[in-house]
Amino acid sequence: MNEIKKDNAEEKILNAAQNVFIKKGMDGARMQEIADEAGINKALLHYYFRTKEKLFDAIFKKVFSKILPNLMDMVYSDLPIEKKLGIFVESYIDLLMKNPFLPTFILKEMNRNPDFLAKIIKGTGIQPDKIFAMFKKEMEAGRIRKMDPRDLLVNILGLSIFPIAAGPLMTIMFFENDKEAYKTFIERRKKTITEFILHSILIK
Amino acid sequence: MNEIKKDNAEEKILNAAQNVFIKKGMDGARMQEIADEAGINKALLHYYFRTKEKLFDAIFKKVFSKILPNLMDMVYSDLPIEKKLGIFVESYIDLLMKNPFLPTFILKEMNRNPDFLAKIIKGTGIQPDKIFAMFKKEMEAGRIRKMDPRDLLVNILGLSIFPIAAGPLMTIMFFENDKEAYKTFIERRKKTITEFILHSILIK
DNA sequence: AAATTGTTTAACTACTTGGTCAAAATTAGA
DNA sequence: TCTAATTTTGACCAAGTAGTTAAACAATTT
Repeated sequence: MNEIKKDNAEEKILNAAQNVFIKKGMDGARMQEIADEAGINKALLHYYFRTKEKLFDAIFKKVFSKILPNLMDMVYSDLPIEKKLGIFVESYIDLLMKNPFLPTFILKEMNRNPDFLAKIIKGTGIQPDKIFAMFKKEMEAGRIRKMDPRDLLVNILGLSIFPIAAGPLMTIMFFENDKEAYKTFIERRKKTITEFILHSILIK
Repeated sequence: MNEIKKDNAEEKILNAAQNVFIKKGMDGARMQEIADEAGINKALLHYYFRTKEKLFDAIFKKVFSKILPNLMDMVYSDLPIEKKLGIFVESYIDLLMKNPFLPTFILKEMNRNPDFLAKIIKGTGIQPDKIFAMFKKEMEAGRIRKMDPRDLLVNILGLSIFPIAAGPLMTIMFFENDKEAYKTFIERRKKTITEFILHSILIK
């Protein structure tokens, strides 16, 4: 069962590396910690992924593909804009709440190495133009207010991502360190973000 | 001139440390690099700030106080909400564009050490309650739509901060790596963010 | 001007870290 | 079963790291 065992080891490494890297970042992560979390020897890490950088790149690529995902679903669906937006925001917040360190990880590491980011973006199937085109269509049909579609996209992402990236700050400042209260707040935001955006852009 | 020289050295260290820490974070920063950038010996760092952690804490405190600043100005001014918001967003984006690594730095490090963050927040003069009270007053006066004031505050911050934290991503995805085009876009956002929010909350 | 105090440095240390290597253990193929 | 390839490991290494120390230098005090 060479095949299965190999996959197991490699998968264990990838899982462990993802956990550690996302939490501590490239600089804060330790190969020993990743090995420990994977339950293997440190030398085995270097057997599968020759260097820390190569392992990190693999993780970043994998993780980055997660964070700009169902955006494209909005393009290829026939639902009205209100529904599209609602579905996207809801599923996106769900994803982020399951991986609360993910936004900070991506933001930090994309600043550390923008060139690598560029490579990856080419690789993902993200076509901002198609999203913009979809927005423009809504504007020309008079359903939403005319504006730079890039602004609209960034606003949607910022409203969704920021409150999770700034989780610790909000938990302390708004909820006296009550983490459950914070979670409830974010849960409610699935609806309020959409409302906030729609109030701003919908033409009644 | 003991006084002046001491101040100079300490100030040079603080400046250098701020530059390096903001760019590389606690884990990525090197004491040697800070010493080099300050133009002094590494041992002198430890003479003024005994450990890396103490130096980092001093920087984080200093820098964090910058990032939640003129928020309170909104509370103590008599301008109409439209003006308050416009002035805040404009000056805030100015601040962030002058220090584009600042948002990511704060976000990353607040996740690394939330306890220390809590201590600092007590120290700053930020009174979220007063901001919320100001929002509520506008709501009760029927000038803006009723909503959770925490949502409103987070939305303002998210719309302002996120596009700068995600600068590299946007520069690549929206502007084919044209950094000037990105800057122009952000410059324009000073206005469009305010418009976007006001369209959402103002009752006409 | 001598002594005391505060500042700065070069050299050093103890330890951590990513990475290597040769040998052991496991698996696959004949 | 015997052999060859693959996978896993413990021990090791060189480079880099935060932090120390003792001595040189500068400033202040007496």
